[in-house]
Amino acid sequence: MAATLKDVALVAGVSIKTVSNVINDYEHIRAETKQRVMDAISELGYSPNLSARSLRSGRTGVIGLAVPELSLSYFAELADSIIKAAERRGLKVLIEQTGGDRDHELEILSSPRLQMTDGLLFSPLGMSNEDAHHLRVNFPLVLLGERIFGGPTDHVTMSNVESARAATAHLLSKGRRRIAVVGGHRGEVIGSAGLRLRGYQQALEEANIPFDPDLVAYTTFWHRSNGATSMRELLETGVEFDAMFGMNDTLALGAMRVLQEAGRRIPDDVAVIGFDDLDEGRYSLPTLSTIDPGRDEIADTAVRVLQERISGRDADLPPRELEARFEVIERESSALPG
Amino acid sequence: MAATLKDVALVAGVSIKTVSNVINDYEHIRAETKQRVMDAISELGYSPNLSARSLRSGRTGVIGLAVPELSLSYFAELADSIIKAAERRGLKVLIEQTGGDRDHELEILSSPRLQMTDGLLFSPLGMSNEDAHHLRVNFPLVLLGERIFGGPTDHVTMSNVESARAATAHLLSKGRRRIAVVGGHRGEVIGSAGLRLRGYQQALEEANIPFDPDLVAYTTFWHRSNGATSMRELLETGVEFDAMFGMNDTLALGAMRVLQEAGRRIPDDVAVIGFDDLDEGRYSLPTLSTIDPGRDEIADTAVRVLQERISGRDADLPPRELEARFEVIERESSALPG
DNA sequence: AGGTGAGTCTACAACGTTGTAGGATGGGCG
DNA sequence: CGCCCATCCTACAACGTTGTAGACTCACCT
Repeated sequence: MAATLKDVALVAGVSIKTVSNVINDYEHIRAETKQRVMDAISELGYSPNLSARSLRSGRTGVIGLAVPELSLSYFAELADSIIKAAERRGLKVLIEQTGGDRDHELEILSSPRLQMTDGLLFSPLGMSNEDAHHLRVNFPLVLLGERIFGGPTDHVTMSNVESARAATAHLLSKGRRRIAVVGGHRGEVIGSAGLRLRGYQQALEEANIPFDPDLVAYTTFWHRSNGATSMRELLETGVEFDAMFGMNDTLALGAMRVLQEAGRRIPDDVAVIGFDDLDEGRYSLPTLSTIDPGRDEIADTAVRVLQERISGRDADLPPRELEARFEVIERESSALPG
Repeated sequence: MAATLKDVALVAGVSIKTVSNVINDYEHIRAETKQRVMDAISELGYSPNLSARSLRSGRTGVIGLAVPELSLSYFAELADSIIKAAERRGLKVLIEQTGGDRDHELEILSSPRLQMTDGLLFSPLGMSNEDAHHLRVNFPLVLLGERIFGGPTDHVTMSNVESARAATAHLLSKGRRRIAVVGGHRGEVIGSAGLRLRGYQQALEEANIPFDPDLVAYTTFWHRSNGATSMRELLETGVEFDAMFGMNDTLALGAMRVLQEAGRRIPDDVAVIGFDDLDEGRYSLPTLSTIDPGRDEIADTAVRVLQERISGRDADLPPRELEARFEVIERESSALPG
């Protein structure tokens, strides 16, 4: 069916290897020969068989990306950024969804399913720090997210503690003192929830405000519905608060909706800030203040680091922890005279 | 590095081909031999080299999915559904982003970049019906979306006209008579915008209400910001309306936000319905009525049809047009006494 | 004149797999 | 008893590519 090197060689009247050399920009080829080969290539519409090439070279030019679910906006936007970053480096991306399920995540690490890829960008959700040893695999792996620290691989992450502290400080700077938090995970220390809670506490400490556990709402997931439910529960307890920190934008949006139903004005009665800088927060009512966690930088760094590991040039480098720069973005939900 | 058939054969004391036969469930193998081979496989942690296999077989087990952008929620959720559908059929998905750009779309069809895939699910945005001939390619291709009809390939789509008619009829059933539309594309006949506008007009006709061109707001894209801008323009013209049909949920949400800023109550002053059934509309304020376009069904059908074409069994079947079932979902934004 | 080296090209093997053809064994049947 | 066929296994070639080694030419230097 499709033309091969052999066909091109026949048409151009040269050896197979010469055609291969032309394709791979080998230096020492006469201009005339090169031209003949090029003509034959376009005449036959030849294009290299990537399976054969990757069998020979051991490289596929494809990287895997394992995320919980694309229907979670954060991961959709992350995947978007990563695909673009990969494209800039000549790589394709094969996406795998784990559903945030630990077993599914472990399976992806152990099983040979994700062959056809040169390496993996892995964003676990179900795994915890005790599973770190499972990351010791025999293929290039770059870890994303906040579930595991100090693992055996490169890790690209956001500054969770610092940025959560900045988010909280932002609310404090607006004169708020009773700041509710939505999205905690009970008993979690490491993980986005644990780290962001720590940042929240640090900010309170710096402002000499005692930490009130009643202000923390716990959820299992970080969907919109969890934000809504948590806020409903929080309101039922009758605890007072004049601000809210949503551990991600989706939670914040869900919670904001319930607050408004309950008649609280935002930001007047309750100032709100989220985390992630989703596009959605730009058009919510009110628009949502948030933390821009540096998604493009994360994507770009992750792909670059993975490609370096794939190339094998830095095989002996120890695992690196890389943090992206963040930024506080003030929008209507916290726009108050400072 | 990794174990090969040869290594396994050596350990098991059989020929390479016998190992291959075991792996491929060939019938005539003695139970004892089979066991020995299996033992050797797990001892060595052997797993087949997919590049070699696909070089031999011509199949990769990977399908391509080309969409405009994953940061558009609709496509993120579509990709989610498609990856799940593909997984059920033992296929992996490689995602390519076109940015909705016609040139980029044509490039994907013509260039050999997306080798390593057995076929392509293609959701164009920049191409139009005149580009249909570009779809005549020499690899299995299934078309998604509403940009091109009657092309040379299988096409899985939603019932745009019927469901837009149903959405409009829903607003009419609530007693509304002046229904604004947000998201029109000037001069478009085919394409989501054109088709949905036609459905809107059909519903009006059935209700004997004259079509008022002033009620149609045109946009170039279907982002949140376009919905917001369109609604702002609409309000400036001073045209009166008591309902709004957003051609997709994102537009509707953007527009809803502007309506509320302008002091219009939803649904009291303006009843709103969108299109797509994004998760987001479940937690907006108010929750957004919408059309569920049957995304899972679309994904499942598309993957199934593509796989059939890949298998080659139905090579001589003419191109099929397949439409998913839709459903009107009433939420708060249009909840009125019927 | 002979040797050296750069430039240009080719033959061959190898990557790991599976299809094809066929060899060896043993049971059933005429 | 000899033949045939099913069962079980193997050797070999092929998929399309690239690395290795080397052949050949020609200019240049000693």
